[in-house]
Amino acid sequence: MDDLTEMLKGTLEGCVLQIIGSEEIYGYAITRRLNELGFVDVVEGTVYTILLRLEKNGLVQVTKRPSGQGPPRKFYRLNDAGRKELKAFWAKWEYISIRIDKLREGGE
Amino acid sequence: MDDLTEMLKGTLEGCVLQIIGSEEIYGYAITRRLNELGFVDVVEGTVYTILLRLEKNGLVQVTKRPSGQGPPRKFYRLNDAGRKELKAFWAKWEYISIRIDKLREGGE
DNA sequence: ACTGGTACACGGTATCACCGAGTAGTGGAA
DNA sequence: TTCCACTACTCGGTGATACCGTGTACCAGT
Repeated sequence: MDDLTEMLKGTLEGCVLQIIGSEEIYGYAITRRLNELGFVDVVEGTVYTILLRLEKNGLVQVTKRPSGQGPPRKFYRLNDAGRKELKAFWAKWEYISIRIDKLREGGE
Repeated sequence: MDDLTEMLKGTLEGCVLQIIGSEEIYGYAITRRLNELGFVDVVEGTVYTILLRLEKNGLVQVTKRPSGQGPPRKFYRLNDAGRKELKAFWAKWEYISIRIDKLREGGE
C-alpha cells in the first residue's frame, strides 16, 4: 500500500488513544502494535510526537519504569479526559466513515 | 458534530474526486453537495483550493460555461489520471477503514 | 441604489504525520 | 574487549492539507 500519511491525519492519534485505553503500554511497544495492525509505515518518531502531545494536553497519566531490555520505559494510561477524548474520536470516526461509505455507493 | 477538519485531511480531496467522477459539476455545487452529504462545515474556500490543486495536478478537465444565475462556472470532469487517482483513493480508504474498525473491536 | 445569492481566487494560518539526527541503555558476536 | 544490533525516548525542522478571511464579480429582485 502506498503512502497513507495524509489519510492518517486525525486518525492516528485516535488509534494510539485506543491502544493506550486497552492496556497500559509504552511508546516503543505502541509502534510495534501499530505495525502489526497494518500501519506498517508508522515509525517511532511519529508515535513519540503523538505521545508527547497527549501528555501535554493532559489526556494520559505517565509512569516511568526500568526495562531490563534497555533504557527505562514511559508507560501510558488514559485518564478521564483521555477516555472522553477517545469516545469523541470514535464518534467522529463513525460520523465520517458512514458518510464516506454512503458517498461511495452513490456511483463508483 | 464538533470539528472534523483534521480527520478530513486526505479524505476530502477523495470525496471531491468521487463527486466529480459521478457527474460533470462546478465548484459551488460541489460545496452544496458536500454540505448535503453531512460535511456541513466545509466551505467554498476549501473546495476551491482542492479544485485548483486537482487542476494543477492534471487530474481533471475543465470547461468554462456561462451561468445565467451569476458569473460563469468552471465545470470539472475526471480524466484518465483522475479516475486512476480516485481508484487509488478508495483502495487506501478501504485499507485504513478496515484496520481502524478492527482496532476498535479489540476492546473499546 | 441596495441587498442577497451565485461563483471563483488567493494569501496566510494551524495542525498533523513524518524525517533525521541525537542520546542512552543492554546484550551478544567478532 | 570492542563493536553492533536492538531497545527506548527526544527534538528541531519539513511538507501536505483543510480552513479562514477577504476580495472580485455577475445577476435578480426590491
